[in-house]
Amino acid sequence: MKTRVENEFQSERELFEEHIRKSGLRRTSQRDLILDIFLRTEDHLTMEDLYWLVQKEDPSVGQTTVYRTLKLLTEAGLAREVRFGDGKTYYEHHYNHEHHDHLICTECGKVIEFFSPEIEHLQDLTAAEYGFRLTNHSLRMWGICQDCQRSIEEPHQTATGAQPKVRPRSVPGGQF
Amino acid sequence: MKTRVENEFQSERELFEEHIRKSGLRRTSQRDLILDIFLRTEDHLTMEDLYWLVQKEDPSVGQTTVYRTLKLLTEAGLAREVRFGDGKTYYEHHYNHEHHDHLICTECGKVIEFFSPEIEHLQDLTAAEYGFRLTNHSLRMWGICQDCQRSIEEPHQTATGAQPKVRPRSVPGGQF
DNA sequence: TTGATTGCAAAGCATTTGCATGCTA
DNA sequence: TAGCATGCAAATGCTTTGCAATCAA
Repeated sequence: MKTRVENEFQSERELFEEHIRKSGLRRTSQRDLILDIFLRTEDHLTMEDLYWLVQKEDPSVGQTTVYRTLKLLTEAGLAREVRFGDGKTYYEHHYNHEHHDHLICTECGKVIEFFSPEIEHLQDLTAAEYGFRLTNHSLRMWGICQDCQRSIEEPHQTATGAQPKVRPRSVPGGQF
Repeated sequence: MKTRVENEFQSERELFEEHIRKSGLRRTSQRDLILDIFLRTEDHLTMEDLYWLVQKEDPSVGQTTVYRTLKLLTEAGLAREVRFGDGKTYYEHHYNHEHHDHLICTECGKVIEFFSPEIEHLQDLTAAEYGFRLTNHSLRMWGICQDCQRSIEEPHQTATGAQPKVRPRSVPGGQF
């Protein structure tokens, strides 16, 4: 009998395999490893984040492969690209994760995911008004989170003292 | 008596001058020229677009100055940075232009500006829900415009046959 | 006169591409 | 075996920075 862990991301792996097969691509140990590490990391990851995690398990994997595999995961519908304004591309789980938008703290870099059916609905209405057939959309809101409002002099750090994922960067008028 | 054209962007110029003065900066002919050309171009401009327009009137101005001046205009509240997904930064008028969001056609690159008070309101509510003090936000929706839906085989070109400003680029999962 | 500004070239940074080698199907 | 995948290095594209010369206040 298979353990929980072995089964956990079975559907994702199958989806990936199917995408590989249908596109006439090849399954490789690097792709398997990168997918596995991506799946078990519930967070917003840059190529570099993922690269270092992969390095720990197989130092022979190159950055290019991580870049290319993240693109592949995106095409397969397993990952989604997001940008928070620090110039980097982040990837988040997409499969079986319902669509959501992001609130980004410009002080500590914290990212909150939220979902508003009302906003989604209004977006559809607006698109229809202009005759657009929507393929996707992105709503990001920047501001100062509750913790950082309390201590503006001393920006909020995570409980563990870990560095924030998204390095805040001054966002002048600000749209990144 | 001053002509219409001479007066048209007087408030913008004054705002710029005030920003320059308050920041201990200096007024230069390059900055004046770049501001003028920016103001009289009602469109989404990249640094390069603006650079070439400036070149026509003064070939001695360098790209770096255009970059730096666009940053300056943004800080002064005259310009706003936007990204539509083709990897470039666009600048649009900000002063006296009420906030709006963008609909981008991924076929022909057309950009439509829209404003939805209802969406804005819901954004504020959502931010409040998470205790965020919002500083800014960005909503972009990608899809296929009416014209391009009619002729998918032959993507819509502008009436003048001009190239679209935003060069469409495949947006896989797509968030740029 | 002083220090901000400019233009050039060089550097940065994230990402992509060319190519010889390696490996899946 | 064919041709996709990999890893390296080099190239790319946009943007920023260092610096000597120039110019506004």
